[in-house]
Amino acid sequence: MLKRTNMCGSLRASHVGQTVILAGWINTYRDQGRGLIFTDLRDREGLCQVVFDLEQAAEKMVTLAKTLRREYVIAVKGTVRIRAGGSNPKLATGEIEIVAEELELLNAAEPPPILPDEAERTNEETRLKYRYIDLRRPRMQQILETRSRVTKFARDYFGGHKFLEIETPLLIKTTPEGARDFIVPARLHPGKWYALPQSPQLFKQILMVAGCDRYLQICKCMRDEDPRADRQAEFTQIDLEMSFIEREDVMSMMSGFVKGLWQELFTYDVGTIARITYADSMERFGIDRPDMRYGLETRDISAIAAKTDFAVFKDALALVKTGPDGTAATGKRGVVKAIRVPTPNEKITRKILDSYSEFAKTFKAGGVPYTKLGANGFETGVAKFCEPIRAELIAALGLEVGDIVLFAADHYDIATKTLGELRQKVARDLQIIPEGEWNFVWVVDFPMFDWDGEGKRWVALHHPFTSPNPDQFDVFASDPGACLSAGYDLVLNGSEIAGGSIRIHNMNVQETVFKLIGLTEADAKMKFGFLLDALRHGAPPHGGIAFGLDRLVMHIVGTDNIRDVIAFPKTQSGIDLMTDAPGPVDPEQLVETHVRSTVPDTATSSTTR
RNA sequence: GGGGUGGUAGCUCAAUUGGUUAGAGUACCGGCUUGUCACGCCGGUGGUUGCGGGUUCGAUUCCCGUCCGCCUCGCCA
Repeated sequence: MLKRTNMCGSLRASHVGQTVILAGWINTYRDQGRGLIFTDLRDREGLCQVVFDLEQAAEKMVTLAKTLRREYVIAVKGTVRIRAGGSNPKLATGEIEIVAEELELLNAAEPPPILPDEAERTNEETRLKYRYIDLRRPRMQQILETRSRVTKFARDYFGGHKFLEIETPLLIKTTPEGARDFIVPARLHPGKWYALPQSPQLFKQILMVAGCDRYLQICKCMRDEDPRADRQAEFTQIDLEMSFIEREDVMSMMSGFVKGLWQELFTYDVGTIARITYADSMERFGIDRPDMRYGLETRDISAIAAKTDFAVFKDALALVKTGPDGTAATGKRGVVKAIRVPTPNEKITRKILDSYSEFAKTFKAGGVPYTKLGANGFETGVAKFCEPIRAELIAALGLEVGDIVLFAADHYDIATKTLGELRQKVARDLQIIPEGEWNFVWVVDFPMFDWDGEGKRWVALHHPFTSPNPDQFDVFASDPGACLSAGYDLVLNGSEIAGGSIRIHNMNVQETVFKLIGLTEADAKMKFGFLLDALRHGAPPHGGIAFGLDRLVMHIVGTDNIRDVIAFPKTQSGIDLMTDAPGPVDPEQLVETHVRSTVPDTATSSTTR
């Protein structure tokens, strides 16, 4: 076999005169007639034109070259020379070509169902089925390489800060709370089950108790929940934990990582990463992962709205979600919130404004009343209700003539979320989201708990191992709803790329949290006994964070599709179209693992796909 | 579990109100072509219109069911 000496994409004019051996796939094939054939040979690093010329080479080779087709795998020996027919500026190697002297057909290929050239506009279903061809595309190769550079940088950076890479088990005990677990039957223990980890959370905490001091793992996490464009049941985290630290220590270590990574990949200075409290973020952006690249902030105008006769406002303000003592006093009242939309351009048409109500309904809101401020007062939509509070609205929202005001009036949660989502939609419609800007922000001071009115219990906002902030220990048991946690999220352009917290290292505090979220002492002992035991045996103060690697890479390579950054992703229904997993198992495997399906035999149904 | 949207040649798409033999580009096959680079020119093969049922003289088109892709709500501590 001809042994490769160079990569296709690496050849330049400086190589002219050298005899090289290339190996790769036939990207394109241009037969100019008897004795002159061009092919573009492709490997991981790019394309290189190879010319078979009867005047320069044996007829036998040119005859073989005539049989070449797209995606055939060949090795070719030849001399690098400046292109006789002029250079091709579209190719990095466009100045040169290889004159073939020896050709070896390593493998023929069937006509490919998709061509790497055209995969960009090919149905994703087909791309996923023939993933090995899809991955041959330069774009996909570039993404895989970038992903590799990110994980290498993480290992270098954290390794340099004395983090140890330690593996944790994949077959673990099921955890209550949180996402739905994937479960695995335990053959040696009839009727018992392992769960696949949603994250190594408890193990990394135990590693801190074990004195490992600083932990790093780039690990798969599995959550059996419905996927989204930026979410997959099986995903990867850069998982980290540190001992003898406070919130500031973790945040500065992680800021350093992000700064270094952006320096490495983009030669870009991230600068000082801003901070915002959860409360501010919800108030101003209606979401806990604010995109601060543009304005359109939301304002609570409940006090002003109360002065109108508008039934939608009045009804919303009368809504009450009762609190833990069953009264309105501790609960959340309905609100009226508004966004000022300046319209320097005419992107927001009447039709679009009306579509916002439909959009709002997906978040269970009634609709989106709106009005426009004209030279002589409010003009359209709910203008007549807004007129009496004109001066106050103008002052509260900083309105100018020509502005549109969008309202959401509902339960606090619904109104806030609706306007938070609407804000992002409006920004897209107005096309005011700046391209190429990296807006990092730390979100801090999350509430410890949220009151679940239906379950009549407190729910941990982050997870139940998150510590209250140091100044919150006296309020946390007496007034859980007011307690702020030592959690922190890192947000990039409105997307959460990392989340973590200082953990509870005191057994009593941990037991209190379990009690608050409705775990009985017996339950806590059965489900988290090992953690409570560990906390009893000398747990250092510790905390950590986990970066969502997939999402991080999505931002870096500029895609909004998580499947683009995963070599072998699954579809929205959790199917791997290449391997056709999940699939049936041999009945014997079920017997061995003591499992019997409750699904009726569906062999008769037509399930061709 | 809910909502939206899509499925026609290997691939990307078209097909009028339900009407004759379901078309085009590309890929593929054959021929021609000595400087192309999305090479070009000529010819050709290629279809269970996702699957199943129904309405109809007649269904890619209308109806019902179902499978699959994508987006999304719920969910994702």
